[in-house]
Amino acid sequence: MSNPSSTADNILDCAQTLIVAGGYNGFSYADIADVVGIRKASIHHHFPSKVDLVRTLVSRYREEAEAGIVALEREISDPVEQLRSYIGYWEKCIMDASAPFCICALLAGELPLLPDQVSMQVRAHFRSLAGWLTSVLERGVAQGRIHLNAPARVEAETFMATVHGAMLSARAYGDPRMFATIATPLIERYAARH
Amino acid sequence: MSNPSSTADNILDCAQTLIVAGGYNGFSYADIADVVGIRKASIHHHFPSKVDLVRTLVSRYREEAEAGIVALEREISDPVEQLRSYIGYWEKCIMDASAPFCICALLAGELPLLPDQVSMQVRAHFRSLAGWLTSVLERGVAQGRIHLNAPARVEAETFMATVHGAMLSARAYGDPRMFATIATPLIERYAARH
DNA sequence: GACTACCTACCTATCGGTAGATAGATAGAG
DNA sequence: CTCTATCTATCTACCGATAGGTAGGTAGTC
Repeated sequence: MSNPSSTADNILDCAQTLIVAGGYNGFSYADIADVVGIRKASIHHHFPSKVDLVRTLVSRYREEAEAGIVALEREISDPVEQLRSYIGYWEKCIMDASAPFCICALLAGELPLLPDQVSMQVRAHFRSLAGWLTSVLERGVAQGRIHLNAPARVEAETFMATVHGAMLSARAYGDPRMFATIATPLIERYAARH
Repeated sequence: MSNPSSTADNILDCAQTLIVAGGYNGFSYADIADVVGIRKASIHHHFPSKVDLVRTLVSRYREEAEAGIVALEREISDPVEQLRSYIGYWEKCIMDASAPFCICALLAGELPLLPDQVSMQVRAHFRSLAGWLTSVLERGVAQGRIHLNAPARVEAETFMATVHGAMLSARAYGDPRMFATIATPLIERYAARH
């Protein structure tokens, strides 16, 4: 009764875990084969090359992220609460170590070495995430719930950069709580009157 | 008349450039040999193993960073100007592409895969940088030049995380100006009255 | 003569990837 | 219903290239 395409999904899931741990050059087909329980050659049947695998992986990741944002927009209307929910999502992922890093943020570090097909997806993720954050901040300003000191686009880029840096610090310190320590006050700042 | 130890330095310089481009697993002894113009085996004469090489590299990097901060403390007394100088340093490095990423920030992404000797140095860099930033902010507060909304330590960690995230964004967008766009307003925020 | 810095030549392990076989499911054609 | 052809997913066995690393030699220098 297992899903006929579950092996491909298992491979992607495994590759994602491995990539979160150490980036594009930090894992091999052999690593995946060991975890999934099939032979190296069988992975090539599902994903002819490593580029195919990672491109598919990042593409799936982006689709899930977009879907997550759509759901968040549907369920929460207040812009400040949307940001809180976004931060809360990552806080949970990092605290339970289920996905303690955004793969696009991690891959961005290796960008000069990435295959074009992958780097394009990484750039696209940055653009779309920054775009969404900008729209949330603009809506918050329009509703009088958010007060900014810089253009919404700049504030959005700063917000995103700080979130990515917070992931880095949580990892560097070996302390998952560091993420929330940095990220949570970010939102309160927008609520403060100036 | 060349410095007898210049080859070792050349190797370190080259390795640093390569590591900035793609992290620990993104370069090889063969890459260094090609650039420096010696054979692979000769690198092993100076640095017996890759771990030795990168440990030495990060150690040198940290010493230079500490020395830079000492010089900065000596030349500039105003805390706000110290932060401006720190950001300005990185802005220059990123704009002229001479060193467009902090190697410790980059290595932090791969931390779970790094040899212990390297990961310890990376952690130490994060601690000492955050420590210095905390002291700058505290001094600024004591002098009435800086106003904070959170404890100095938290503000310092946020500052550092945002700077690292700004490096990531500049790389992801392929636009070195993105660094200053994000990092420069950071300092102005401390000057704002609340 | 010891030491330093480099070399050639080589090692084993692993990398991403390929070739060809096999077993099982499926689907038409008679 | 059965025979045959095809497809899918996996396997074993292998490829050339490259990884980090070693052994042993050589030319120059203190």
